[in-house]
Amino acid sequence: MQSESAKRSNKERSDATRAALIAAGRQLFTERPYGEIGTPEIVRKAGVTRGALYHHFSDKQTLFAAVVDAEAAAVAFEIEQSSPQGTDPNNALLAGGRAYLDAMAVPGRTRLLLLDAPAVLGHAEAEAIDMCHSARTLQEGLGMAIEAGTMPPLPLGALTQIISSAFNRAALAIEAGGNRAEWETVLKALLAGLARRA
Amino acid sequence: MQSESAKRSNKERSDATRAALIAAGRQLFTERPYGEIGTPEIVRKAGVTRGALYHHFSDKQTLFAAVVDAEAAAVAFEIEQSSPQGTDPNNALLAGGRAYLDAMAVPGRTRLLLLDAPAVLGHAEAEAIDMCHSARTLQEGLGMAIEAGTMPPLPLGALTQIISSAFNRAALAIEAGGNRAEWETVLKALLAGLARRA
DNA sequence: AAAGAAACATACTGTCTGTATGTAAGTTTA
DNA sequence: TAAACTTACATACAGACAGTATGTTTCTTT
Repeated sequence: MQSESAKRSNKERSDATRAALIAAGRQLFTERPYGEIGTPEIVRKAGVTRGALYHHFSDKQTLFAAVVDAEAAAVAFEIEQSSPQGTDPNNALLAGGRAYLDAMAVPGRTRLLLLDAPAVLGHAEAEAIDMCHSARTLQEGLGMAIEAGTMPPLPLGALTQIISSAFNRAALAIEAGGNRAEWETVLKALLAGLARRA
Repeated sequence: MQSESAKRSNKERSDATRAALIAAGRQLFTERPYGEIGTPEIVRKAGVTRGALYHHFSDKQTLFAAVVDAEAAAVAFEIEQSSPQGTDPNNALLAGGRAYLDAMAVPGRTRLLLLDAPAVLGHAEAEAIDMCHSARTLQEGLGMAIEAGTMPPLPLGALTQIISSAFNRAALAIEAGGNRAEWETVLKALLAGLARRA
């Protein structure tokens, strides 16, 4: 029982400080944009020094990428939590979409995931991160809908991204004060229209 | 005939340096992301000093906003140039969409207009700039299609933004090496699906 | 022609990022 | 188990940048 904080293995130390840095980054980068958060503020909140940061991450961008990945994972987790099992593919898509809008209503998430991440990391990397989480779920759902015949056989990658971007725009607009019911109407029409025929 | 560079009125001087700064900014901000371009490099390319920049613009962001506005105007202009008159609303939308993808194929434009602008200026301001140019044209076209009955009466603002974001994503994907024909297939299906019924 | 204002140019300050170097704690090896 | 080694930090430093304050030149007004 050498617990407490007496003796920690290197792995324990590393994991703890990495986690502290990512947690601090998540807090700060959801509060204010990337350019307004300096590494001194991050390490202060994490309770470590800049030396620790640059030991674990090659630069500020790399820490930011880890933060984005963690936040995207949280969004995907929240969606899966509130996803009913065993409905037909089209209803599952709609339910997932609503859960996505709910998850993105957490303050600061839209800016972090939809504005800062693509700008700082580049479109390709931001999309890759997304495809490890919620976009992957969406693409699987669409693939199942195509297999089931309720959706015409369009190019899956492009289809996924277009629908994803529609929901992204909706999340941004709702955060900016837009009428969510109106947006859901248009999103529903979009999905219904795509489902009908190519 | 006091032309040349002998005597210039204040307005001429101001307009010239403003134009030089915006032109330099357009070049640089299409080459590299916002954070990698410093004001010293901008003024060097414009042939002025940092004093001139901060005399005409309150800060770097404000100059960037002017650059984004100019680039967005150029995109809208290129679309209008290649737009055939007097076709039916739905074909006009498709033609406009293709012209948009052509215009956005200019190197660096997608990053500047679709990644950096929303991140640096915020989603609201970036969208406002867009609505002064190509998005306005799109919204008018959609409005006409609704009036003509070839498009169901969905909320016009949300409909415009969703279609706009679909084309934006396509432009980003194509710049990243995506298959344009594939993307046009999906975009066509999206428009056709929306056109049918709500 | 004098007074004022506009359009710059120069100098300065505070802050940030990334790196280089120093130190303490843990791990391996003889 | 003690020395050699590596990992995980902490501190100090260098270059660059954004924004501001102040000085100077060029036009404009009176």
